[in-house]
Amino acid sequence: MIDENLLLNYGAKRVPFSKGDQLFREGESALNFYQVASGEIKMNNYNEDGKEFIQGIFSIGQSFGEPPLLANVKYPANAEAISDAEVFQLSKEQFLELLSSNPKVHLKITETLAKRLYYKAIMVSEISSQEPEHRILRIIDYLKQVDKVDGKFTYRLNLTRQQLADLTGLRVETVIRATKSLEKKGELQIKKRKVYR
Amino acid sequence: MIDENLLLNYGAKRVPFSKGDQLFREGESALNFYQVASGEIKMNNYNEDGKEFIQGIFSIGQSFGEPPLLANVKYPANAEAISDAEVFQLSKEQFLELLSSNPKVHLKITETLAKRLYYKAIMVSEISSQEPEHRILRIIDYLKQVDKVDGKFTYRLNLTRQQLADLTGLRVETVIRATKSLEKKGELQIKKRKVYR
DNA sequence: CCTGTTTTATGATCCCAATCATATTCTCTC
DNA sequence: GAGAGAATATGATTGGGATCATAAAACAGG
Repeated sequence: MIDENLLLNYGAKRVPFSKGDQLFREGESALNFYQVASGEIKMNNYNEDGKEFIQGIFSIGQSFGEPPLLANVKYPANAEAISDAEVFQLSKEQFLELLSSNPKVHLKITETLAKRLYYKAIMVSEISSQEPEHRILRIIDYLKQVDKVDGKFTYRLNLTRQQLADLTGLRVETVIRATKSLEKKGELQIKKRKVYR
Repeated sequence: MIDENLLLNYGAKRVPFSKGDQLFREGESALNFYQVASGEIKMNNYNEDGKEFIQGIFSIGQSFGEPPLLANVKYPANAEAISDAEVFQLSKEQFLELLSSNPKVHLKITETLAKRLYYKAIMVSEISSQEPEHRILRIIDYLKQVDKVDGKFTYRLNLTRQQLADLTGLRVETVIRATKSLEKKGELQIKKRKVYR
């Protein structure tokens, strides 16, 4: 998380989005740095037959979409507001200026990327070779970790089974049956409609 | 890729490993920065029933293992030499010193992480929701891209079907059948024993 | 409280990659 | 060029998640 005032000093704009709005689409050039000011943003892909895969869900204080900005490639996924939300938006030039003039911020960003890479590595191996129950527990761990902004939790982790399915690459029915089983074993707390832990 | 002499100036050691040697193991603390000087290193996981998953294969000029160093977490995977190899090894302190005193190098590292994150994102979505043939083609694309060091190819991409299986989370037999099919369709070149493209 | 929509639930069936078993081909070395 | 080990090949079977179909429960909001 980068300090709000610092962002504003470097020319950041605070941009509002309504639930369902798209911030950018897969394949577009990366033009901006984003950090969530309020609400929640998800990044996702759709494969050819329309099945969704959620790359991540970002809430207050979390930045997203930096990799393509820094790697000079197109966006690998879409970004969409899953609630009404506001984001700080910094142009690429402004962002690079911030990095070069503020080594501490640069290091923070590097650490953020490193952390995400760390969890993605775990996720890939889990998803590719584990059974549904493991995948679900891991994704939940992951979200708990990644939702930590500077050590403090910002999250709620109230996910629908559908979202859990889209995060793990499973099907809703499979997630429902797996979470049931996990709940029975006491390895997962569920609160009526949403998945906790 | 960081310039060899620069690394040496900051105290890097050139360390030799024999085929099969382990550089570090999953769960250990990250103490060093590594860049391949010669040969090839793989990073991998084993799940509970011994099935291997290869996170990546690194050859000359490529660095690996930085994320846990920067994120202050344990290694998420093992590193093992898959041929006789030499690596430049820099202690964490030396590495951080290099980053802080050399912004250009820092930016380069940030870009490298960003690029890897970009490809991991693609991989996760592919692996989680695509059929074997797609997964194989994508992994190959990925290796081709990631094997580029400063724009020029360093790679060979001669993978056994077993390695391809361990990279995609599939089984050897499945990879054999899928590559056969892809070769017939002309979407993949195979040269006797190894897989090209 | 009623109504419409979203989410959860559950049974039946299908399909394809995993698994098991075995054979063949390639490659390296002595 | 013979023998051993690795890698590729291929058929048969199985198993578990996907898919399909339908129902019930939870929630939102007038």
